[in-house]
Amino acid sequence: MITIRELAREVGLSPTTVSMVLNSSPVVRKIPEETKERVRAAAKEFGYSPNPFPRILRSKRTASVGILLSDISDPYCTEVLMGIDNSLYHSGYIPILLDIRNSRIKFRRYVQTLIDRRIEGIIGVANLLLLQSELLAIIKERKIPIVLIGRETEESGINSVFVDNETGGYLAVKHLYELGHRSIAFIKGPKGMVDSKRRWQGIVSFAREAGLSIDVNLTMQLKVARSSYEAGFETTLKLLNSRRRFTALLAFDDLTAFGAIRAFAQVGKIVPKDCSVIGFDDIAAATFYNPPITTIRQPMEKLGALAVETFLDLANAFFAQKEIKPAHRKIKPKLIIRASTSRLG
Amino acid sequence: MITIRELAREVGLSPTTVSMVLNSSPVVRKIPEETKERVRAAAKEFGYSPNPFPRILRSKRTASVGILLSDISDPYCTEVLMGIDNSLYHSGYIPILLDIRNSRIKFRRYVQTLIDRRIEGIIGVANLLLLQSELLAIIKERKIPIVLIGRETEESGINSVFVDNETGGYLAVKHLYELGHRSIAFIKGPKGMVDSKRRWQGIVSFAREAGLSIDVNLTMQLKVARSSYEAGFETTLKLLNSRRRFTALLAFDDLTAFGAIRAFAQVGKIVPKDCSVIGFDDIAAATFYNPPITTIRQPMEKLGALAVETFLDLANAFFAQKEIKPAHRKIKPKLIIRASTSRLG
DNA sequence: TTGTAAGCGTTATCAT
DNA sequence: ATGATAACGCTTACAA
Repeated sequence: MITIRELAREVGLSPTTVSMVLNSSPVVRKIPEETKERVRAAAKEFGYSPNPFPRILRSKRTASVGILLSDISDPYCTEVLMGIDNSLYHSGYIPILLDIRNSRIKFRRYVQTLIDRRIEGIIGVANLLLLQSELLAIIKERKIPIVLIGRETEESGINSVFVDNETGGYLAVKHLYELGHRSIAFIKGPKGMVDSKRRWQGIVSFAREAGLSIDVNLTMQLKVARSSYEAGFETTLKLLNSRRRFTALLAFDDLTAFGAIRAFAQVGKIVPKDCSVIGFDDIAAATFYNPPITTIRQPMEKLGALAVETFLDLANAFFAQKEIKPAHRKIKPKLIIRASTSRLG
Repeated sequence: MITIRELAREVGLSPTTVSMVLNSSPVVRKIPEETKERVRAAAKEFGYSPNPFPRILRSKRTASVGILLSDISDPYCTEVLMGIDNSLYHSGYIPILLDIRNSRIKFRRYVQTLIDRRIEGIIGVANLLLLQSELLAIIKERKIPIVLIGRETEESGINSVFVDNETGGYLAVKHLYELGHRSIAFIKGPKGMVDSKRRWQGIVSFAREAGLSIDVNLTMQLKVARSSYEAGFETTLKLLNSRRRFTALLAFDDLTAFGAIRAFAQVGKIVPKDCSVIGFDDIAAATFYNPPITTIRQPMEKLGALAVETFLDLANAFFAQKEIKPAHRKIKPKLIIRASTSRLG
C-alpha cells in the first residue's frame, strides 16, 4: 500500500504537489495539464489510495456515522436500513452499524464506542431505550448530531423522521368501513407508546366523522413483554372467546396481524371470508403471508433516506459552526390492499 | 473533547506517563499507585476518550472489519448479522456494513471503500457476485483476509463457513419419509448453485438408502430471475397442473415453501392436510407463517460468530506476519418440526 | 519514576 | 509552477 511520499518520488515531484493534484485544490489550476496527467497516471498505476486517517487527524472529520438499531432482526429496521445505506452510498460517509438488541448495557457501550470512534453523528432506529433521558444526555452533552427514525419526539436537540401515525390509523379504519364493516375489533399497541396513541387518535377521528361506533369490549391492548406476533395471537384468541361478534380486525402492526390470522386459522376461521384483518408497516413478509395482508405502508426506505439527509445537513452545519434548528419530518403513510380484507357479506 | 496533552497538564504529568498508565503498559508497574489513581481519576473526570486515529496511524491496525452483504432485506443475512454483531461486540472491532444489493457496480465501489478505509478484513455474506474471480482478485492481490459465509468454496486463500447442505437435504427427505410420504415433489434451487447441488446429493443419498424412488416429473428447478417466494408459488402451480399426485413437497428454502403454501391455498388445498411442505433455513418468518413451517435450520447466528472468530485469527496472524491456512468450517443443520408437515393419511 | 522527541501519512500555509 | 515545513494526537524508544 503505497504512500503519497513514495508516489511523489516515483513521479519526481513533492508530496505537496501530488496531494494538490489529486485533491484538485484551487492552486491546481496553475499546474500544467501534463504534470497533472503524469501524477494521475502514476496514482492509478500504483493503485494509490490515500490513507484517510492522517486526513481525519487534520480535518477532524471522520466521514463516519453511527447507526444504532433497536433490533436488526426486526424487518422494520432492515428496510429502514436499506434507505440509509442507499443514501449514504453517494455521500462518502461510512456507516458503523451497531445492534442494541434492546439492551441498555449494549446501548451504553455502543454509544461509547461511537464516541470513541469520533463519528460525526448518530442515526437511531426507534427504540424505547433511546428515549431514556439519561442516555440522551450522553449524546447531548457531547453535542453530537442525532436523528431518530420512527419515533415522534419533540425533545430539544433531537431530530426526528417519522410516519404520520394519525393518518395511518385513519386510513386503516376508513378502508374497513368502506368495505361495509361496522363491527370492528382493535388491537392497540403497548401502553405508553406514542405511535399507538397517535394511530388511535386517527381511528377515533374517522369514527366520529363516519358515525362509526367503537365497542370498548372489542378494543384490546398489546402486552409489551412478548413479541407482537405472539401477543397478536393470544389477544385474538381472547377476542374470539369473548363471543362478541366482529367482522374485521385492525391490528397494531403486521406481526400482530400475522398472529391474529394464525389464531383465526386455529379455530377454523378463514381470513378474509370470516373476518378481515388489516396490519400496519408493510414489512416485506406482508406480501407473502398466507394470505398476503392488507396494511398501512410506512415508507421505510424513505424514512432512512430522509434521516441521512437530515444528518448530512446537521454534520455540515456543525463543521461550518452554524446553528441549525432541529427538524421533525412527518411522512404520509399509504393504504396497501391485499388479500386479508374483503367486502362484508 | 480533551487530548492526552491537556489531560497531562491537568494532572501535572507528561503525556507519556498518562499514556502508559491508561494503556497499562509493562513499565507501568514502576509507577506508584497514587500517581496512577490520579491519572485515572482525571481521565474519568474529563471524560477523556483517546483519539483512535493517531493510534491507527502508528500501529496500522484500524480495528475495523468490512461486512459485505448480498441483500440486507434477506432474513438470512439479517440473522447471520446478529451473530456477527454479537461476536464483534467483545472484540473491539467495529463493523462497516455495506449492502451490495446484488449489484456488481456497488460491489466494486464498496470493496474500494473498504480498502480505502484500511479495514483489516472482509466478511462476506454469500452472494454469487462475490465469487466472480475478477473481483476476488482485487481482494487477494491486496492480501486482505476474507471470510465467506454460506457459500462452500475451495478458492485458495478464501476462508469459508457454511452449513452442511448435504446433511440438510438428507434430513429433510428423511423426515417426510418417516411421516409415511412416498410421493414427494422437489423444488431444487437455481441451476449452478452449489448449495442446491449439495442438498440434492443428500436427498438422493437418503432415497437410495431407504429405497425411495424419485419421480423426475415431480422434480422442478427454481428460475433465478425472480424472488424465491414468487418462483415457489409459480412452480407449485405448475406442479399442481401436471396432475401428477404427490403428498409432500420439499422446497429449496423457506421463501419457496411460503410460495408453495400460497399456491396450495389458492387451489383450495390445505397444508399439511392435503400436502406436507418442508423448507430450508428457518428464517424468523418460518415461525409465524400460516401455518408455521417445518424446516431445516441453518444456525445462522453461529455462522456469523464463526466467521468473526475466523476473521480475528486471520487478522492476528496477519499482523504477527504468520501464514495461516485457509479454514473451511462446515456446520450441521437441524430439523425443526412445526405445522406444515404431518403424517400421511 | 518521569520526560523528550520522533514518527505514523496527510494537507495547509507559506516560501521560492 | 513546485517545494519545505508544520501540525493533527497518539505511542514508544530512549534519555534523564
